[in-house]
Amino acid sequence: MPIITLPDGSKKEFDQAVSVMQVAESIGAGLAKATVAGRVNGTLKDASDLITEDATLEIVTMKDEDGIHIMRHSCAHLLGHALKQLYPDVKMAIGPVIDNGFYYDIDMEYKITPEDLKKIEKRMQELAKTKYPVIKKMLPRDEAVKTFEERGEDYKLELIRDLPDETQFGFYFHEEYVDMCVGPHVPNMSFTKAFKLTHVAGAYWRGNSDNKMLQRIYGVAFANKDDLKAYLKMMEEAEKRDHRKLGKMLDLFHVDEVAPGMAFWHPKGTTLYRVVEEYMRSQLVANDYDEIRTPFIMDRSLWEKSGHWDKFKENMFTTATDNRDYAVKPMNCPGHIQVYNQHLRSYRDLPARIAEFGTVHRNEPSGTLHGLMRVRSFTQDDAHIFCTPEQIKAEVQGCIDLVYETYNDFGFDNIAVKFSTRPEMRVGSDEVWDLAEAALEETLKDAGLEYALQPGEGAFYGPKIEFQLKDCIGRVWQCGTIQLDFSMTQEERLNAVYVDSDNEKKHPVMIHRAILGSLERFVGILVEHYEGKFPTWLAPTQVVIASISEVHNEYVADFAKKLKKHGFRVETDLRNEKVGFKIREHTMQRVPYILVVGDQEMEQGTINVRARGGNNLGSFDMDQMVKLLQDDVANLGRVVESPDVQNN
RNA sequence: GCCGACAUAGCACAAUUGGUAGUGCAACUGAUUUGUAAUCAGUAGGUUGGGGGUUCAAGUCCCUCUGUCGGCACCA
Repeated sequence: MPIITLPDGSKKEFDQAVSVMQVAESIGAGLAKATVAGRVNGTLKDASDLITEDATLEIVTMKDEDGIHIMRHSCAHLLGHALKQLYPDVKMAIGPVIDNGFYYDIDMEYKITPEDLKKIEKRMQELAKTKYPVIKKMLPRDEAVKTFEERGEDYKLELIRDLPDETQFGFYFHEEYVDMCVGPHVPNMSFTKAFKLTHVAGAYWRGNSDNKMLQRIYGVAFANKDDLKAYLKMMEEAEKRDHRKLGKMLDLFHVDEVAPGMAFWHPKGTTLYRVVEEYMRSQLVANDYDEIRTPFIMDRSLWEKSGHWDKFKENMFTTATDNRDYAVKPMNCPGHIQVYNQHLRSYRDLPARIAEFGTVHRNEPSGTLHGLMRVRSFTQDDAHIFCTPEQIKAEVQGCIDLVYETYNDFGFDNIAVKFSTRPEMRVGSDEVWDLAEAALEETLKDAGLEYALQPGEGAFYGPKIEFQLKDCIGRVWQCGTIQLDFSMTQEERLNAVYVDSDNEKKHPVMIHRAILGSLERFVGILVEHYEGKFPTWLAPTQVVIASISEVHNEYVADFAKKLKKHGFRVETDLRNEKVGFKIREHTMQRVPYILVVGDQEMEQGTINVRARGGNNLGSFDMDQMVKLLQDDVANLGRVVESPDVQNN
């Protein structure tokens, strides 16, 4: 005789075991209709699941994030249902929920085309329209196996085989289609009404590249049509921010067939890149780093000793002269140790913070290349901090602070933090890894940062903290990183030492850290973050001065010259065009300030200021204009109110 | 690297079943001297990513290489 306690505290008593749906019905027909599933004692259950004992129950509807999650999962089944009808020989693998939707991995000879997706989607809609009930059955192992054997579902059978201790399997019947799942799922298909199949791509069975490549069909699904529409609209808008598109439009860079995965920076892009680099250089000075430069190619033996040749060879470019083998540096650390080792260091010299805007080359697999985000040649704002074990925490903390200060200056506030531990391919003993992981994690905790653990994702020489930013469509990219390395400085590796206070030679700990990560990637993220509407600080062209007619040209050129002397990036537009035409062009080029000069301005000795976004700020004389720009530039990318309307 | 799609003028795109490679913007020339998101007219621009094949005929069909896009695997 279960007593069910509802979220409002009210209790309902039943004579016998009762399903979630029955409880909902006892409350009201409207709620029953809206019931997706139930949260019984905090655990999600199917609406058809029976509650046999006293329990708390929340009815999960589509107003609940969990309800939408469940619907998305059922939508994957609906995809299976439609697929099996259209392509009877398709074999179903797995179909989980992802952000905003779901996917299903399938195996079949025939390759699904984008046109097919429309057809499949249409069948899904037809099926969903009937609002057929979804029937759940728990099947014992032998029946589960039999069911899938009859249907030739080899992948499902493999999944069952991999759960040897399981005796009961949840089966969800969608009319003639059946899928295995822990659930819960929707009680009927009235809930799957706003979905869209988005694309099809390859994916390895079980995420292992040794396995067969399956076809993965991606879809998105929402509680209602408006949400779906809003999402699609948002994605459409997001794609306009794509740094590859804007890079072309704003003439920032290009990637050439002659050097796949390597950026050719155009003048405007170079300016942007340089401003970022110079900002970072000022941070190095402020934080007591010593900047160095090291060679691009170094003898192979160095890389053998450092462990790179063993663990990283696949990704390294090599080159050879008559009788010497070189490697193009894929990382800066060995070079930095060479510099460190040029002096005998005392414990008093530590920490030694050695920094380099180090350009590295890595032979990334062709399929991974992506604009500026994933390239084969990039420059890291890299540094290696050589310190004593006692200094680790303070140094790591210093790096964390620097990351946040820097990212805030660039206008980022949504930063994900990851902590990655020892990978399979690694150097150093387990004891050393224990030490390194503990030290990093402790500092993370002390810093009060929320972070996600990524087991096995560390660098081959040490664990790492990663700072991630998102691109315009939500793809996550690692930017900053802090890695703790006890191995590289050891005698059998690159043998860095210092003389401690007891006059003993010891090996320093090395902290690898990059704040921006790769300049290329960071600039790519900046382009997408600002949609090309850079804060004045970063904007390649900060000001364009446009003349209204030929008679104003000389005045404009003179004004521009003076502004340039104040250090601003100024262009003039003296073309024989209407001012509306000029404004349109520079607006599309996202120039922060367009200054217009006509008879009136010439008479008054001013210029008329139009801020990006269309605000006319009125007439400014030289001093006022310089002040406006100085204040704007001094603000860097921090989010404050500015006369420049960022989001027009 | 793997699966799939794609590659046409500087850029964005078009070209029925294989049958004379086009349009818009940009560029250039001229006219116009312009007041806050496109002045008008004219001119030029291409071995259709490279190579090979089928065919009377290939942008279109086939093979191959390169690159790009979307994922997957990888990601120091």
